[in-house]
Amino acid sequence: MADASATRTKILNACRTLLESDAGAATRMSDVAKAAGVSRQAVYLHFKTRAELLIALTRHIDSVEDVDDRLAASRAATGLDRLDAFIDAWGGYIPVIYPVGRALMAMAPGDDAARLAWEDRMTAMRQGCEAAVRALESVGALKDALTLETGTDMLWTLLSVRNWEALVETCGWDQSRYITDMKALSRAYLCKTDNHG
Amino acid sequence: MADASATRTKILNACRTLLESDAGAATRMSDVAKAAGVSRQAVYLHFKTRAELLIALTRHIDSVEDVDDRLAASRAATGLDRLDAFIDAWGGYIPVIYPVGRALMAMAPGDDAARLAWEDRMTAMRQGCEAAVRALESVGALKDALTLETGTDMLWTLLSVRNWEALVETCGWDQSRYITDMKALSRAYLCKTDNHG
DNA sequence: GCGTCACTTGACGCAGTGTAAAGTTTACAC
DNA sequence: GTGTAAACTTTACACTGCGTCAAGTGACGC
Repeated sequence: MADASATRTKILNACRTLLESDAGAATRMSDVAKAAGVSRQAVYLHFKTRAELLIALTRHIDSVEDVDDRLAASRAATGLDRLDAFIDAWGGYIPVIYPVGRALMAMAPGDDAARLAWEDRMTAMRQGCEAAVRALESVGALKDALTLETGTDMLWTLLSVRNWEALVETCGWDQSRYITDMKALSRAYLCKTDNHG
Repeated sequence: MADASATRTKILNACRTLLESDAGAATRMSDVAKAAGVSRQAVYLHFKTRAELLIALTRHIDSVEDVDDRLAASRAATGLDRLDAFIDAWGGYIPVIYPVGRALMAMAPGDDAARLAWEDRMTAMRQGCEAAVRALESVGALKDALTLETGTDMLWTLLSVRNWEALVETCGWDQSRYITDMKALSRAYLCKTDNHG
C-alpha cells in the first residue's frame, strides 16, 4: 500500500500544477487524478469535494510558500512604510495564490464552501489593510476626509486579486510595475498630499 | 399563435427580473421559462444558448436604459470635467447592467461566447477611459510619470464592475459615495497635484 | 494466515444545458 | 372549409462533471 499522506501531497501538487497551466480554471477532478497518477476515487478519498481540495490547496501553498514570513516584515513597519511593506508582502503573494484563487472565485457563485473559504481569506487580508491605514492615521498622514473604515474599504478593494488580474494578466503589466503603481495609487488616495511627492 | 417578438421580450424581462433578485446569479433556463410563462423549449427557440440569452439581455437593457444618451454627456466634456463626466456616466450605468454582468462573468471561465461578449463590453468601456485620460493629457493635467496607456489601464481597472461590486455590494457603500470617491481616487492617481485640491 | 489500510474498478444518481421529434394552437390564404 | 405555416408545448434523451456506492485487489503488520 502507499503512504496516505504522500498520496495526498501528490494530489495537491498535481492540482496546483494543473491550475497554474494555461487552461487551469477548467481543471476537473478527473484531470487532477490523472495528473497525480491515482484513480478519480482516490482523490475523493482524500478530499470530499472539489471545493475542499481547492481549500486544502490554499493551505498547502501557504505552508510551502511561507506566507507568515512574508507578512511578518509588514507588521514590523510603521507610518507610511507600513503601507509600502504591506503592498510588497500581499502584492507579492497574489501571483502565488492566484491560480487556485481563480478556481475558487470561479466556483464561488454556486458553492457556499468555496465562497466562504475565499471570503475568509479576503477578510484576513482586510486586517492587513486596516492595520496599514491605522498606521497612517497614527502618524497623522491619513487624509482628513477619510475615516479608518472608508480608507480600509478602498485599500482592500484596490489590492483585490481581481485588480491584480486586470493589470497583470489582462493589461500585461509586469509584477514590479504593479507593486510600484499600487503603492503610488494607494498613497495618492489615502495620504495627505504634503506627505509625499 | 403568439407574437414572436412579444414572447422574446417577455423572456428577456423575466430573465432580467430574476437576475436582479437575491439569488439571481444562479438563474437557470427553466427558471426563466417559468417566470416568463412559457415552456423551457420556447426559451431555446428564441435563444440558442444561455450565453446568447444573457448577451441579448445586455443589448435589451442598453436600448431600454438609453446607454447612448448617458454616455453622450461625457463625450461633450473636456479636460478634468471629462473624467468626472465619464465616471458619472459609466459609474451610474454599472448598477443597471450589474445583475446580467454578474451572470456573464460567472459563466465566462467556462464559456467562450460569454467571455468574449463581456470582454467586448469592457473593451468598449476602455475607450471611454482612454478618451478621459487623453482629455487630461491634452490640457497638461496628466502626471508626467504616466503615459496614456498606463493611465488608461489603471482607470479601466479602477472603474471595473468588480470594484463597484466590492465597494457597493460587499462594503455597503452607497452609489453616490462610490461615484464621489472614484472621482477622487482617479484624480489622485492621474492628475498632477497642483491641478486639484 | 488474517485483518486492515490505501487504493482501484465500474456502476450509478443528480443537476443543468442543449437537442430531437411529434403534437397543438392560432392565424391567415384561397 | 381546407391547407399551410409559424409559434409554441410536451416528452424524451444525450452529455458533462460532481459526488456516491460497493465490491475487489495488493501490501504490510502481527
